[in-house]
Amino acid sequence: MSDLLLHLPRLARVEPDSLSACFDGLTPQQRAAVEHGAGPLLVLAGPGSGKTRVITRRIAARIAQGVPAWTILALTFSNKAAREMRTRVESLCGSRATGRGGPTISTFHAFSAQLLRRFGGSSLAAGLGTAPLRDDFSILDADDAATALRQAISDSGLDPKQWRASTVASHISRAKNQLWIAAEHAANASDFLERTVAKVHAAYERETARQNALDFDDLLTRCARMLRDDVELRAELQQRYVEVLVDEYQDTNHSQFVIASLLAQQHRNICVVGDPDQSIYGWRGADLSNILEFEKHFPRAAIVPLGENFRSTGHIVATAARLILHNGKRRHKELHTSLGDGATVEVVRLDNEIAEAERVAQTIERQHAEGMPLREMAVLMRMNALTRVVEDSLRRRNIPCVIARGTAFFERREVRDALAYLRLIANPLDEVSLQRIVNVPARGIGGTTMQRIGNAAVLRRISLLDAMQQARSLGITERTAKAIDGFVALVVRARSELDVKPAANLGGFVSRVLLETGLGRAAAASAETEEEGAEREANVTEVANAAALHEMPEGDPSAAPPTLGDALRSFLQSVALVADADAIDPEKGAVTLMTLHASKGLEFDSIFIIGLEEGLLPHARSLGSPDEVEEERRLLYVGITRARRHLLLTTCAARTVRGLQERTIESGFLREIAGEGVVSSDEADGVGQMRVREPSVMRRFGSAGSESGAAPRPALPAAGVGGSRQMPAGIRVGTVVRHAQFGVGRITALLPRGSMTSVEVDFRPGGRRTLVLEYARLEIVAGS
DNA sequence: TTGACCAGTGTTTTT
DNA sequence: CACTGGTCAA
Repeated sequence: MSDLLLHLPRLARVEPDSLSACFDGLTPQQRAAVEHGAGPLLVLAGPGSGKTRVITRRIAARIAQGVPAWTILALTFSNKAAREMRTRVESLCGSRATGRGGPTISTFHAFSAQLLRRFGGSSLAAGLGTAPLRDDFSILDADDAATALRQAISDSGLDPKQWRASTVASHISRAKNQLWIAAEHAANASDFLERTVAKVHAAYERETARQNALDFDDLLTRCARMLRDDVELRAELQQRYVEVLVDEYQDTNHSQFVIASLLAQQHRNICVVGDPDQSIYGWRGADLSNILEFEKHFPRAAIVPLGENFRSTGHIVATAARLILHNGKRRHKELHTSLGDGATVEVVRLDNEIAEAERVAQTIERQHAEGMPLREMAVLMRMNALTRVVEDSLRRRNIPCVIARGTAFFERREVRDALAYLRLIANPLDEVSLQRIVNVPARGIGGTTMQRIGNAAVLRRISLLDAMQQARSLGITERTAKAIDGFVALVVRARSELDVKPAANLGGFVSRVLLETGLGRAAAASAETEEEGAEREANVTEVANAAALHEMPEGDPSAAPPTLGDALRSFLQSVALVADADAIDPEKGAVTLMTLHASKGLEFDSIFIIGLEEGLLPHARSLGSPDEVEEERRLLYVGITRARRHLLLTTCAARTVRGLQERTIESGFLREIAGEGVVSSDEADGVGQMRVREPSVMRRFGSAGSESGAAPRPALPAAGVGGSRQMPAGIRVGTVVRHAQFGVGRITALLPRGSMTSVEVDFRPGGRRTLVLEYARLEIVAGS
């Protein structure tokens, strides 16, 4: 199944029942980790050091030592990682690891959702402190959550222009990660901004509670709170989980830390595996100190470093090591490999993204002709948006490629509409879904009507769907009322089947419901071309197919057989929790295109990383803070270490941004990796650069002068660093500047910082911030 | 109520 | 550029 399996032929020889087989072929360090008995264990696993192997062998070893399989809990981040781990444990342990008697191997989110469904109904702690959670809650994806949040913002009487949903969302997310509910958020808010956000948080909380819906953060936060506050339940689960293992521990956030550590508290057998240098989810709340301070959290923990890299050849390992040395927040590991130097790492500079894509495609073609399978090659990039050009180049050469975007299908409008119907049927309080599809396909129930019904619902304290049933008493025309009746009847009828039919009917049920909605035909009709229409219709059908194929997770053996409703909820949950990385299937004979984030945990013979430019990698959004730049560096580190034998990095002299070609500045990271085993070449000839726009004024601040246009290409050593630089005119203490994110503020200090300059700016509502002048894109509002 | 058109806007990464 | 939210006329 998995690509990793293909490269571990030794696994096949393992005797399922013998403990010693679990140690077969391990290095002494790996063996130490697998062998470790009771007590906390931290495995610091460098890239390619056999991390997955250690964790799966360890599970197998514990089972062989007599720990009952069902008392083992392994938590991962992606479904794919969970699936892979399960497969490997099963192949090691055979029947003892399968089915309901086997270990629990799940993602944090799915595990939390499971616990909340099972126990949230009887545990006050799972709710908001007043009412328990219902077990038929919906899971809001990021988009739905944003919709609900926008609603909450306007409900709070705030100007949606000034309070952007994305900004507010990240503040609320941070609060939830502290395990705060809105009331606690408000109690802990110390400034105007946070107090306002807390108000929105409260409105959002009310709104989602009314709709019986949880967002991604809620799943973790509520689960952590339930475990923290419900003493009885906690004791029961602590009793059950004798061994807790966490994969990719460097990416756990506070909620996840609380969940894992509370569950492991009684038996104290917690084994975490991770690499601080590969932490790339800080923006999502990942807390590096979880892994950096593991021994503080779990005194007397054993620590096993795995530094030997079995994946990549020498120059690749050395390049990665050189890069990561520039980070401050880390735990140093000596990386080494015994695979020999291998091929040199190539760095190529091209004119623009088209030349870049062509260069990559050409190299892929050549390597393929030399015998490398396409599935052994991957192109990595900072943003999904960069895939398009590469895709075009590959297509033109008839090189098949797959884009690792597992969520892409579920982002299609018609698919989301179909799922909204199903979610409404599963949870009639789900107004985000109701509003979404009440008039899709158009049936004459417009905004005014829904507004009126909404008001009535609030007034009469009933749900929107119930209010719709009373449409005639609201002075709604007969014609519209008929349409409403039809819609409500559809939902109610479908819903009546949920408790009476068995789970096995899911596929037929979904297909019938979707047919009845007329969604497929409507989606087809709204398309511009015939093909597009057919595709949309097929997508709707595909939802039914997916439902038919859905497998329920192993349930409690003592519980009643699952109903259609159980199956529907389970299906919707699995659909809500898919990830991009889940779509990666290396069995296909195709080149994989994906983001650097999605590449974590994978490996390929040949890796291409494109777009090594300032503003892209490191990404512009990270440049204000040194911590975030370190994370960008780790991101590149992750990318580099995916490669087994070949690595090509590309950078462009110009790149099209928002439809305009802009001059770029080579990524500073390229300078950091320069050294033995890295060969750079400049293949930019300047020809494709006719329409190049000079970098914008804001970006030009501080970078070595290219204003004159005299130097159409910056010298190869990265610009933006080194060279003489003057302060942009007018920047001094007292200058009033505007920042895209923080607004208007006054400069309070200028500090030299290495080759750059830090400015301290006092933003009135946002407080005081230190920004890197060269990167902050400050706009001068007024002099001192 | 609908659909068409416009203007503005924002741009990372994802469970 | 691509997308969304909003506005306006039929």
